This record gives sequence, structure tokens and C-alpha cells, in this order.
Amino acid sequence: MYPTYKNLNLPEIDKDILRFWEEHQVFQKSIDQRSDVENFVFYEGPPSANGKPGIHHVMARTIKDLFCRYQTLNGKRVERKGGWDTHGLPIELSVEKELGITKEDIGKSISVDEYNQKCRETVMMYKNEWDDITRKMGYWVDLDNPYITYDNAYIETVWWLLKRLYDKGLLYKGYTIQPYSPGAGTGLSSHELNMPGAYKEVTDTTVVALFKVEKDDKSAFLFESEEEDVRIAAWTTTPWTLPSNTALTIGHNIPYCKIKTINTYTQQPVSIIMAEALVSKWFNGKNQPEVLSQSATIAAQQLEGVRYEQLLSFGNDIEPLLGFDGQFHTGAFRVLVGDFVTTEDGTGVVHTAPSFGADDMRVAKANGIGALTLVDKQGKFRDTVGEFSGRYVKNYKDDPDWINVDVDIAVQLKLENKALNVAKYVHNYPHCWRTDKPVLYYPLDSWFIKASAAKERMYELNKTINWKPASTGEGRFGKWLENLQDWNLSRSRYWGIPLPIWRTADGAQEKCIGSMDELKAEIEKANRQLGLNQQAPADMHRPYIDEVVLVADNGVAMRRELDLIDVWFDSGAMPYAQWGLDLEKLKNGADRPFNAPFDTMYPADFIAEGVDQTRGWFYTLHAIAVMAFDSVAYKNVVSNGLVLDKEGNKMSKRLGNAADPFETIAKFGADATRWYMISNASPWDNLKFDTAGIGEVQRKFFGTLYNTYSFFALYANIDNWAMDEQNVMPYDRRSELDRWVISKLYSLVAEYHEAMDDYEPTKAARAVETFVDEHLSNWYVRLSRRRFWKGEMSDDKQAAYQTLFECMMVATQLSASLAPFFADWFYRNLTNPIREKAKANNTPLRHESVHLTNLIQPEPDKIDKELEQRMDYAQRISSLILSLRKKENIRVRQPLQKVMLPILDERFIAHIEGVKDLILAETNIKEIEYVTDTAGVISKKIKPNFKTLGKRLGKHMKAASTIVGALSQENISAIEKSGAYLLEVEGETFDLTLEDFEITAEDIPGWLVATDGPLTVALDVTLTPELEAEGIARDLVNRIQNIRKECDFNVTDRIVVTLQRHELVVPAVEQFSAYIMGETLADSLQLSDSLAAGEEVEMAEGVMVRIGVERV
RNA sequence: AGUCCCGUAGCUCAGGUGGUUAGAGCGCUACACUGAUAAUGUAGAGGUCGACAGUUCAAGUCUGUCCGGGACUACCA
Repeated sequence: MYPTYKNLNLPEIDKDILRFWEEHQVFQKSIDQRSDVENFVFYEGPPSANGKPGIHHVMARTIKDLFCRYQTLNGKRVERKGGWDTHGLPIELSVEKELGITKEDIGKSISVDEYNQKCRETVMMYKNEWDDITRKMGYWVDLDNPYITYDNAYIETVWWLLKRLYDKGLLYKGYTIQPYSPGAGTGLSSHELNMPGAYKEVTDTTVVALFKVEKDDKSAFLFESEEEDVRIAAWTTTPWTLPSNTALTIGHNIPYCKIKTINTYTQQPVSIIMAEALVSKWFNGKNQPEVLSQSATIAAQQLEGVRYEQLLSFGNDIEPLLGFDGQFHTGAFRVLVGDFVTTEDGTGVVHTAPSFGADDMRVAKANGIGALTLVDKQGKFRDTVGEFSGRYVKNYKDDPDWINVDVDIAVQLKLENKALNVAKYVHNYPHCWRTDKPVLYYPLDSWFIKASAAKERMYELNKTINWKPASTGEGRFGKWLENLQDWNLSRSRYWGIPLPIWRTADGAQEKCIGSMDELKAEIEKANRQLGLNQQAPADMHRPYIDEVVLVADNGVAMRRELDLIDVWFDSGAMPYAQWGLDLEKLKNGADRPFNAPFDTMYPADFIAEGVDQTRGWFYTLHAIAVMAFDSVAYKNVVSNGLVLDKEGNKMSKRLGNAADPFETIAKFGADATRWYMISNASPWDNLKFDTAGIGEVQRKFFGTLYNTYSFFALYANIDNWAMDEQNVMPYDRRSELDRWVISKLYSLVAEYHEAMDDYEPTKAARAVETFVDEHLSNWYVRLSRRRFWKGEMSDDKQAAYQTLFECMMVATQLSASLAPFFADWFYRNLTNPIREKAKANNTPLRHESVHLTNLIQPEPDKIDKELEQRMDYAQRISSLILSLRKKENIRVRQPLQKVMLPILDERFIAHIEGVKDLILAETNIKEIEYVTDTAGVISKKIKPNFKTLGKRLGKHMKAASTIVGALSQENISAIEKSGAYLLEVEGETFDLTLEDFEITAEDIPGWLVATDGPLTVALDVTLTPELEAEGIARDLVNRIQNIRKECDFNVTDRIVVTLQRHELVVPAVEQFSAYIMGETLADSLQLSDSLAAGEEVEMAEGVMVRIGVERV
């Protein structure tokens, strides 16, 4: 017996199937039963378990899961090792929040040891939620043996990779300008700077400062008289950097000029140099100085090298900077030329303070300029800055009495005739996401990976990766690679992988450690040489590792560089670190000394994450693979878009519009949720998540499949029918309709494989949906219903059952990757009754789960495109006829005598003959008559074929269109007959053939006509008494069936019918009683003059007839 | 600021290489069907295809410039 259900309950199915999978270890079996020579390699991007899973994780993991399941069904072995990302600032932050401490407490009120211990505990805070959502959404991933980035074995592999890069000369220590948070006491990564809300709109005091030009040979041309006061104007939004100014930078192609004016603050005459394009911005406006005279254009080259007086001098020495020429320089107060200067705002001259801007540093180093760093790491002026000493440049201490030093500097400049303009300016500025204070750009020592050296190779290898969508790979990722900067690896933090580099105090000697064995050997060496008694720490984290002292070749002690490495390196190292180092291979100096099964698991065939990982995980995987092994890390990558709320807003906990994945799945089931997410839009488009859409999927797709099954089960149980896999009726013995749906089915299989192989899950899901809904349910089943309930078992009935079974079976397989629960439930409903037999015979349905079966493969010879074309005609013609019936208000139960089809093409007749019976049955019509144009009754419409004619006629097309449209019926007939036409248009002639026209039948005068493209039908709506009687007979069948149903009779119960003698029904009973009795399973049909019992039903408008129905 | 994605019916989306009535589903309205019935069919209303230019005989489709939504990246003075 096939199980039947009252209604479809997807969440309930989830639970049952989940239990089944776990009890029978279906996931494990699905991997084990495949050979490991047919690997499909998947990498899991590790989530961090210190945040709760959201609906967007369900999206990302659905994509991962469905391709892995597809490949499994397709015969591949797909291992899915899970992983956890355990390091990084978010974890540190949540610990600090929980403990109520700040960075400064670490090492004071809490030891680094305790702090890291707390991080280790906290990182798995939501592991249970993650495990739970993983199960409930049906994501198959191995969570029993995950890789964890804080494990020693993982860290050791990361060290090995770093050493490999180190040995290739790709690691270096550099002094660079980085975003730095004085409040937090640490540098910030670009990732942190881009956290939501980091960029805030702030109002800053801006100054156009005036730098007095020193008169010498170089600058002499700027002076018209001995006493002229010539100054260069430069704009800044950070006046606190002005004391640290050591240069001015101009742009090479920017024209400059000199303006004579009166300073509005001091009323003194002054000559000001700035970009010509910006003069109008600062002069002649309201409250602005007036231009007294303007010089001719001054080229940047003339200004380059001009010297000026220091703006605010406090007697500090210029700090030497290592120039690009390899020498240290202390040059200062010169005009430089840089490529980053624009005339979009400011004055076309950039105030340059090398310590507080990356551009500034670069241009200074290129030109032998030194620096002044007059602000310390706490964010306050050093003691040597006169009246500004000790003042915080921003309110980093939350001091209520804090006074903005920018304003004081501006005031001083005004008084000293050194300011052209002081104003408030609103702009976006990055803030530290932890302290909420503005970031400082500050020179810091840090370790870099010379990613720029591998830029070309990364770009080249990227071209071999299949990106979905392609634009992300070429555009966002490709462009990023083209302009690749070195990777800042250092983080001055506590909870992360320590940098494995030891240095002597003078930095002259250093050593990079690549494994635990190496570390142990080096420790022993140090113990011997330095007389220490150290042991390798059991935990490779800080603070233990910091205590290890190694020894340099010259016998000097070396200490570890205190930095940690960027957590992004952790995740990018997972292809190797998830397996760990193989000590044997390591000893033998293998190129890739990683534990098995690394060699068969690299690179990945497929990875997927959100598009926000493009420059995150996708990059770090690629960068490490290219730099360490000159390889790609993955061959196919799907980057999915965001999940937004239904209004299109970003989901956030703060706004309360974030969908809870647990709630959603509990309410709609995992499958409907998954199906909705994938079928609604391509995964790389943003999804406007609306649960109404899940409901729709539930009804439309799952409901339809369920209905189809219920229908099947109802009759299969009555007929005691079961699939006999070893005795299948050949297709050529099945009906046209059967062969049609089989053809459609295999067309679907081909389309499905193509889409899935191309990583286009949306196309695949939609194709399955269309088949199930339109072809299987709304055509095949609807037209076949009668075959299932009519009479005893026959070949035709067998064929119908087998065909329907096959369609459902394949639809299940094709749904299994995306809707794993429902598909398995469906599969088991269909196949459980024959499982034992299938096992005995070793036939395909022996598997206990659809996820253990072998996916149906495309079989081109089962596809009959001609047949599909025929059926398409049948469907469209039926539609046309039904629409005519509707228009004339003739119910479908009322038979009609005939329909006429104009024939435009001889092949058409053959096509229609094949599906004639279906059309006649569907539309309740007796016969089809083909009409050829010789009958002269059809009026036709003619149009030029724009595709063929456009190229030939070119600009005459418009005129030709008018001429062709005006052709008469006779002209059209002539063209059809001769197949040729001489077109004369605008003085030119063209030889046209039949192909150059589109001729359609438009109308048959006197008939009821409808058209759809090339198809036209004309309906004969004449009703004879006999047709009317037959119509009434069918109405009677309908009413009796309704009564049967109301009385809750079984489908197989036999009845006797008594009918009130009414003039409307008498002819029907006289002529069609056998038909009526056959249809309603009636043993007798009596007319009665006085029927008191029974039910009164309406036979026609206002005509009531009494019908008595009794079970035998 | 740069790079990329998106903008087609009230909503969610289709619309190879440009070709003349721009489609589907949902929703709405009306009618029909009724041995799949919390399903199904037919019909109707609903579109200046984000805007403006350009290329072309012909643009939803190609090019450019904007506008709106979003993501990522950034050293912006």
C-alpha cells in the first residue's frame, strides 16, 4: 500500500526524514558508497560560532549543500569537512564586553593567559545554535571532525606556510601609515574600517593655510618686488597635522597662478599661489577676499622644488625617512609633485605630513623628505610642541573640558597672517568601531606579505577560475588584483596565530619557524648556547610562545616579534591546515607536506560564500595558493548576494527586520525555504526575502507534487498496482500522451544537468518547477485521469501508471539536491512497497534513500522534439477552443460537432492528426475539419519578415512594411502559390521569396474564430437536439457524481439511480442511459413520475430536477 | 572617489547573437470546471521596459551620461 495523508505538512516531514537520516546514517553512506577516485572537492568556509546563525547563512549553505548533493547523486565522492573560524577581533571584543574590560586591562587586571582562555571558551558560544540550524536546514557537512583554527596542528600548518613565503622573500617588515585607534591602542585592518557605521559624518574645522615662499633663484620668478609676500595655499581638514608639515605637494598637469589680494583676517596685502581652477572657490564670494590681480598660468614644473618657511615651528628635528633610493633623508619644506593631487576640492596643493597620511609618506620618500611626528600614540601632542604640548587632537579621553585644538591652531594661523580661510566642513571620516573615536593615520611598524610581487600571476590564474557570476571574477576581483597592495599581516592583539618570527634586539638577525619540530630544535639549541631550560609550549598561543627565546647564529638571543597574524590568513590557509602537517613528508622535504587526503583534495572543485568574501576569503585562498604553490585554490566559485528584508532593506538585529531562520524553517519547512531562496532569483542577485514567497512555493511546487502523488496513491492502492522494475512496458507501446510526457521528462533531465553543471541552480529549479506544474500535473495527469479510474487493469492503464511513476521518480531525484527532505519522503512513499523486491533483484530502487541513488542521466533518444511540437499545438488549440466556448457561454460538458483548422502547411495536418483525440476529448468536440485556402473562406494577414528583409532592404524597410501590409487577399494567394514576389520600393526592386513573409490566417467570415500566432481555429457552435441531449447526459453524470461524493461513497461503490421525469432529461436518458450508468457505476437508471426522495439539483438555469441515488 | 550588481505589470521574476502586439507566476475581478477539489481552466484590468541622449531601416536588448537601490574597495588633502 502507498501511504496516504490528510494534507501536506512539510515541517513534519523534515522531522521524520531527519530522524530517518540519522538512524540510518544516510549522509555517511552517501559518501562511503562512492569511490575516492571520483572526488568532487568542496571546501567549507568556516563560520565563526561566536555570532548566531542568520537567514543569510541558510542561503549560503543551501548553495553549498545543493551542489554537493548534486555531485553525490551524480556519482562523485564529496567529502565535506566542516570548520570553525576561532580567532580575531570580534571574539576579543565579545569577551571584553562580557568581562567589562578594555584593551588596557589586558596584562594588568587580567593576564593574557586568562584572557585567551576566555576567548577560547567564548568562540564556541553559539556552537549549539549552529549545529542545530545545520541539521534543521538539511545541510550535510561533517561536524564531527571539523578543522578548528586555534588547534596547534592548524597553527603549525599556518606557520609552515608563512615560512614558505618567508623563504621566497615575500615577508618583510615595514614602516607604513595605517589606520590606528588611539583609544584602543592598536592598528586597525581595512576590514575593521569597513564595518557598518565605521564611516561617520563629522564636522571638522578646516583651514586654508598659507605657506610663505622663501625667495631664492628657484622662486625668484614669483616675486614682482622685493617686499612682496608670496604664499602657497593648502587646504586641510586636520589642522592638528599642520605642525608636522614637511612638504607641499602639487599635481603635474594642474595649472597654477598667483593672486594678489588683501587677507580678510589681517587686512594685509598678500600674494597667493593655488590652482587656477580653484580661484573662484576661495575668492570674490561672500565674506571672501577679492582678486586684485591674477598672474599668467604657472606650470607645476616651475613650482617644483620651491622652498617655503615652516608654518608652525617648535624647533623639533626632522626625523629621517628611508627614501626609495635606499638612503635616509631629512629634507623638508619643499614643493613636491605627486600623482594623487586633484582640483576637486582644496587649492590644488596638498599639505603634506608624512607621518599622518599614506600618500604623504609615499611622496616624501620618493623625494628625500623627512617627517615630523608631533602627535604620540595616545593621540596627543608631544611635549615639544609649544603651547599645544600634551593636548589631545581629538577627544580620546571623553574629557568634558576638552577643547578642540584644531580651532586654536586655526586662530593662531589667522592672527599670524597664515590663513586664507577657516571654515567648518562636513565629511565622512572613519571611526574605530570599538571606541567610536575618529581614527588617526599613524606610522606603525608591521609585517607585510609582498602580495604585489605575485600580482600578475594571481591575475593570470584567476582567469582560469569559473566565477558565478562572471562579472564578480572579472570586475570586482580582477580589478582588485590589478591594483593589488601588499598584505598587512600584523595585528597587535592577543587572541590569534602568533607570527613565527624571532629577531635579535637590533633586528640584524631573524629566524622564521615553520613547524613544531623546528621550534623544538631551535629551543634546544638556545638552551645549550644560552644556558636556558626552556621547553616548547603546549599551546602555541600567546603568552606562552612569547616566552620562548631562540638564539641567532652569532649567539645573540632572539625574541619573538609580538604581532599576531591577520585572521584572514587563517581562513585562507584552510586547504592545507585542515589536514595538518605530515611529519614524514616534512622530514623528506616534500613540496606539499600535508596529511592525507590533501593530495586528492586540492584544489577545490567548488566553493561558495557571500559576495562580501570576494576580497576576504576568496582572496586569501587565492593569494596563498598562488604565492605558496603557484596554483589556484578553487576551480569554481559561487558568490551569492545579500538577503534583504522584503522592502529591500538590509536586515539588522537593531532594526528588528532580521528573519529568524529557526522560525522560518519551523513554519514553512526547510525545503520550501531553500527552494524559494534559489528559485526566486539567481543567488548572486540580492534576495528580497518575503515569507509570502515561501508560501507560494509551498503551494505551487510542493503542493502540486503532493497532489500528484495523492492522486496516484489513491488509484494505485485500489488497483493494487506496484512498479515492476524488471518488466517495464516499452515506450513504443505507450500512448502518444505517455511518450510526450516522457520526452518532456528527458528534455528536463538534459536541461537540469546543463544548468547544474554550469552552477545555475535557479535555472535548474525553475525547469523542474515548470515540468511538475505545467507538463506533469496540468496536462499529463489532467488528461490521463480517466485512464486511472476506468475499468480493470489493461495495457493502457499499466502504461499510465508506469509513466506517471517514472515522472514522479525522476522529478524526485531532480528535486533532491534542493529539497532533500521532501524528495526523500516522496521517494520513500513511492518505493518502500517494493524495496525488498528491488534489493533481491538489485534494481535501481533498492536504495533506502533518494540520496543514495544514481542520478538519472540525459538520454537524447528518449526526446522527441516533433512530438513535443505536436503537443504544443494541441495545448494551444485546446486553449483557443476553450476560450471560444467561454466567449459564447457554451459549457464544456455541452458537446459540439466540429472545429475547423485552416491549414497553412501540409506537415501541419500530420502533426494535428497525432494529437487529434486529445484535443477532441479535452474540448468535447466530435470532429476536426481541415480547411485549405482553396476553399477561399479564410482571410489572411501578411507581414514582412523583418529578420530576413532588414539586412537586405536597410533604410527601405519602413516603406516596404507599408507596401506589404497593404497587399490584397489575391496578392497573398499569388505569393503563396508562386513562392515569389517582386518588391518595388522607392525606385529599387527586390526579389522576395515566401520566407520573406509571415502569413497568418486571420478570420473565417461567418465563423467563430480565435488565433494564436500561426494557429487559427474556427468553431461550429450549432447545437442539434442530439448534441443537446448528450450535453444533458453529461450534466446528469456530473450531478450524480456530486451526490456520490456528498454521500461519501467509495469510488468503487455501485449505485442505483432514480430520476424525476422532466422534459429536459428525458431525451438524454433515452439516448444515453448506458453512458450515464457506465460513468456513474450505476446498476440501473429509472425515470420516475413521482419521486419524493432524493436530492433536488439545478439542471439548467432555474430548472430543478430531483435525483435519487442509493448504494447497492 | 573607484569597481561591480540591480532597476521590465501592484509584488516576485523571464526576456540567446537588436527584428515590430514585451511574457510568466502571485495578487485582483468575472466566469467555468468538479472521481487531484484548501486544486484546476478561461477571460479581463494592469507596462512611456529608471531618465535622457546616441548608433541603426529597427533598441527592453548596443554605446554614453545621469538618477535611484545595494555591495565591495579606498591614502582622499
